[in-house]
Amino acid sequence: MFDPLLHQNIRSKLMSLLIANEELPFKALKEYLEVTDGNLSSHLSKLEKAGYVRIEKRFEGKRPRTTVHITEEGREAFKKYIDALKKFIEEN
Amino acid sequence: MFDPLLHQNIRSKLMSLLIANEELPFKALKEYLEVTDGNLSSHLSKLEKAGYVRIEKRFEGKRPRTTVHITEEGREAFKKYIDALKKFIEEN
DNA sequence: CTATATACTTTGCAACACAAAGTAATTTGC
DNA sequence: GCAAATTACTTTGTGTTGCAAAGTATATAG
Repeated sequence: MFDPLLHQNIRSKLMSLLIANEELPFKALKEYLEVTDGNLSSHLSKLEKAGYVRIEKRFEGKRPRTTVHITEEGREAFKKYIDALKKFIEEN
Repeated sequence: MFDPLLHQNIRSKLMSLLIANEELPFKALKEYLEVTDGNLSSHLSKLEKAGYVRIEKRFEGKRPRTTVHITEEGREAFKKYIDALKKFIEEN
C-alpha cells in the first residue's frame, strides 16, 4: 500500500518541493502547485496533522508570513513512498 | 499532473495486474487487491467509464463469469502514468 | 478614507472510497 | 427435494476528500 497521504497529486508534489527546499512560503507553494489558497491550506493541515510538515507563522514587519518545513517524520515517510514507487515501477 | 484515475492505491495496482495478465476474473482481482466486492466493483466501473478497461460478462456453464481486460486506451494511459512516475522519481 | 491588495482560513458542496446489504442463481447437506 | 449455504456480483448508504468560493484581517495605494 502506498501511503495514502502521499499518494495524491498535490501532496506528493508538495512534499517533493519541501524536500528540495528547507523552507517554503505559502505563496510560493501556491504558485508552484497552481492551486487555490483554500485547497493548499487544507492539504497543509492534513500533512501537519500527520506530523509530516511543520507550519511556522511569524511576522515579517507586520505582515503574517507562513512558511512550511518538512519534519524528520515527513522526510522518512516520503523516502518510503518513493521506494514503494520505485518498486512498483520496476514491476511495470 | 498524474492521471488522477490512476494515481490511486487500488486502481494503480489493478491496472498493473491487468497489464501483466490479458484477462482476469473478478474474484482473482478481489483477492489480489484485498478489497471488498463493492469497492472493486466501483473502481472497475470508474475505469470502464474512462475506457481504460473492458468488462466482459459471459456464462461459464450457467454461472456468470465476469472478466476484466485492459483496453488499448488503458494501456497507453498506464504507460504515460508510469513515465510520469519515473520522471518524478528521478527528481527525488 | 475608501478601494484594492496581500495572506491566509473557514465554509459549503460535489465526488470519492469503502463496507454493508441486496439480488440472483447454484451447489451442498440432510 | 428443499432449506441452507455458497458464488458472483450490484446497489445502497455513509463518512471522508478535494476543491472553490466566501470570509477575515491587516496593509498599501489612490
